[in-house]
Amino acid sequence: MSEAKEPTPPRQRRKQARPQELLDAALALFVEKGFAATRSEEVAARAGVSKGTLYLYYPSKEELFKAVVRESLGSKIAEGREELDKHQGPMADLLVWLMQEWWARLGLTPAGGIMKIMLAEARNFPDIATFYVDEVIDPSCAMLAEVIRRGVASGEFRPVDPDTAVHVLIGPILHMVLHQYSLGACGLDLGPRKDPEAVIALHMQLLFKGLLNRPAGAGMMPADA
Amino acid sequence: MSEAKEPTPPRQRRKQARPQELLDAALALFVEKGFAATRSEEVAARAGVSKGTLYLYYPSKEELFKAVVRESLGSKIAEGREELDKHQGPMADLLVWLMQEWWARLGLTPAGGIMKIMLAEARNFPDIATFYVDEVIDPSCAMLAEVIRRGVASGEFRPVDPDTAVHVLIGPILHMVLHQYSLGACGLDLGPRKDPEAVIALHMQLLFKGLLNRPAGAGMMPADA
Amino acid sequence: MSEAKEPTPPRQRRKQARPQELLDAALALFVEKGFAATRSEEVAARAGVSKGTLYLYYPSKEELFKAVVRESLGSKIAEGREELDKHQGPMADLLVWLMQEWWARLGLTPAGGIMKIMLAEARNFPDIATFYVDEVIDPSCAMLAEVIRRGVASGEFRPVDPDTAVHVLIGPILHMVLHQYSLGACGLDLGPRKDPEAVIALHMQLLFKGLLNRPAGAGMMPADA
Amino acid sequence: MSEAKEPTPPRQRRKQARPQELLDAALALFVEKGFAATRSEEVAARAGVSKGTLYLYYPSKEELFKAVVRESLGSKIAEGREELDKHQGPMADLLVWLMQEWWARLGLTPAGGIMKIMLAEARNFPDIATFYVDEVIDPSCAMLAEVIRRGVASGEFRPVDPDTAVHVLIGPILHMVLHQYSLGACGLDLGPRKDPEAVIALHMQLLFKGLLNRPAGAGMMPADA
DNA sequence: TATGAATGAGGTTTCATTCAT
DNA sequence: AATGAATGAAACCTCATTCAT
Repeated sequence: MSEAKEPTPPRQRRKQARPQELLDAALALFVEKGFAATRSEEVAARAGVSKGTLYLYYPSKEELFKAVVRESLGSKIAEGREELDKHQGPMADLLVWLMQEWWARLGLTPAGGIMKIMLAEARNFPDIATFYVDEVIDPSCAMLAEVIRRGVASGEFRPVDPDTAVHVLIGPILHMVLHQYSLGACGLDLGPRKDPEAVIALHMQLLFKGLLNRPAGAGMMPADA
Repeated sequence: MSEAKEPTPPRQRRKQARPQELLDAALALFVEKGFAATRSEEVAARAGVSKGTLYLYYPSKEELFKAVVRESLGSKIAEGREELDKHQGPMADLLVWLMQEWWARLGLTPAGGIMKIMLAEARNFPDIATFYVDEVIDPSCAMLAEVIRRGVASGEFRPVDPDTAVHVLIGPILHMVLHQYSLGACGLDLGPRKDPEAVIALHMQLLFKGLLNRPAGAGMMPADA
Repeated sequence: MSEAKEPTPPRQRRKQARPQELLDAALALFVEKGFAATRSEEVAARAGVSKGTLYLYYPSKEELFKAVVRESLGSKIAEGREELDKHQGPMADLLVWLMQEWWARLGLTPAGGIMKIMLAEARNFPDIATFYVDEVIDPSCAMLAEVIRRGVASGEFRPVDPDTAVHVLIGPILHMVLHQYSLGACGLDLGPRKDPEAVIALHMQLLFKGLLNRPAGAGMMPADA
Repeated sequence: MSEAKEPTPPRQRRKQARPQELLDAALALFVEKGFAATRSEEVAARAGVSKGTLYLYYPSKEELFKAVVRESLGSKIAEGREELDKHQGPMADLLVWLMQEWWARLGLTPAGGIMKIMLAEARNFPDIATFYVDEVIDPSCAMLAEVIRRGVASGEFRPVDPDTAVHVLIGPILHMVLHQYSLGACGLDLGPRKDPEAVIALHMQLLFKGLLNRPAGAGMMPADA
């Protein structure tokens, strides 16, 4: 235990790093080209190993895909939860922070590509889809719903159904993230106003203040369910 | 014998119906499995013809895909535009109508599945992506932006940037549509509150009235652009 | 019998002309692209009929090919034979006339393309090859051999084996003809001196006068078989 | 155990031999059946490998064909050139040697079959045709023309145009070679006198001595260019 | 453990041929 | 007799996977 000085020989280190290197390579390629269009040899090459080596670590392309998704989704949820628990002050502030944080994590890192893959491949990999819903979507939604629930309880928010509101909340974020990894990657932008962060900021603004000039402009509302 | 007026022999009638039958089959399969995972023979079989017949009408799988996209999305935009031009009354009403209409057209018909495919395949088919942006996304966004612009001009809406607001508007709709054709198709719902129409209704409600109980809320808003 | 005035209705005339039109179209295409690369639909189109009609006249592409070859080779030989029988004067004059005549018939009309097809496809159609040898090559060679035999008999020519000499005679002609329909058709010429008729003229000249300045320059000859 | 020096493991040795084995198999089949009628799987089978392995070495059937042409003909030209440069004595001797050598190389080895293929496929593969003209035909003709030019310059030969004479020279050789791989391969001979070498010998004899008994023959020659 | 040569099932596409009209 | 829509066998080529080294 006190042998902390032996820096593990490079060969050993490579061997231990292999799975991660392969997963990184696979993630990048799956995000870029999709599952079917990614050739396993390409993944191996990008990870700096040969085709055969890939199969020493993952028994098939399908298993590799599952491993990529599982590995990329692990436990990024907990932090938000902690933030929620220790948060003081208006829930609105927390929501703004969460949205910005999500964009930073999903829109600006390859991890967001996972979401695109999931949507594209869910029907071909139902068990992965279930895993994704259980591990990512449900916890995320639950946390956001909790934020809203507290806001409603404290009177900060109007009385809305938290589970429904969650989807209004995340819609624009997902829109930005998914665009980022599909059309956006083709050099196609979202029109004149292409800054996702501005969209998110406006999303928050509208969410809280509403779009109407006269907030009490009722009557024209859709069924006030 | 006196039926000499029989207008089109059945063979002829099939020939005219074939393209649509093939497009329908292709749309269903592309949406279900994605572009690459759909075999052309499968499309033909689903349309009730043989492999060769498919190639009589579309010279390649890729061209078939393009035709599906054009057929499914090419014309649906102009109608919304007309609605905008003839609309009288608050823009808010028009927005509500448009959102509900979109959901009915994209969420409840296979055409919406195109969006999922585009998401997955855009990078592999840049020319289709461009077509999609030019024919679908840009006109849609332009129309919504116009609605908002008019609302702002008339004083109905607060002064927001229309092009940015558009993405806030469509985010939740896209979220619902994409979910519908990916995770939703695996039997996975959106959590306790699974009715997309409720989400859209709430989206409208929040958009207009805001989430906060006191509309003139605090100064904690993000950059008040 | 005295109805010679009825000019056969056009429909009827077309029907009778069909086989020949199809053979002409097929000949042109087989010469241009070879047997395998010629599609039967193309032949039909070039003949101005539909694919199905082709099969009313020829039961398969292979039979069409055979018919083309048979039809193109028929009896072009007899004339030379007549010329031989009525010829007076030196055989050398007759040889020159024959060579020029062959070039005119094979090098300047599509019929020469047959030769290219035969060489290319002989091994895939052995029975056609036999037919070709029997109907074309053997009679042609026999006629030329007879010319030489008479020249030798009369003392005009040196005592050579006529059957062997024939191949020396026709070699350059075939070379020109085949080139015409293969490399020549790609725009590739035979080098600086591209006039086939000049080659044939020189061939005759060398044949009669020899290349050496001193005709008796013996000693260096190959085995004087 | 002491055999640690084994230089190349069998797997490695195969890998190095593969390209040649595949080229040999391809050459044989292309010559026998032509380009289009040869299936790539057949080539692989003849080389003792599977379909996929063929594509490991050559990316397409067309590239395989090109490689066969290059391999079979690409290098054989330079040698003749050397022979020309070091040759002493009459050019006639050199011509005889060259003709015999060509027959030995083209008529008695499968390489000659390439000419038949080129004949058949030149128009379908213009780039190969160009390659063939540049690498094979032009150098060969240039070399022969040089032989004749020197013979003319030294007074050994009569004053003929070298570039034209070349085609007279090679005509009979090509005739023999092409026959060998087409009609000849069907068991059809060239008539009573079937020995190609005799034809070539006579070709040389006639070329030098002429066919006429009196070399200073009549004035019936074609244009005495 | 790592390699990369080899495999062969499976995909897209072509085209000779058939047959209902 | 003529058409041309439809067929499906077969060709080319790819690529996930295996395995001898």
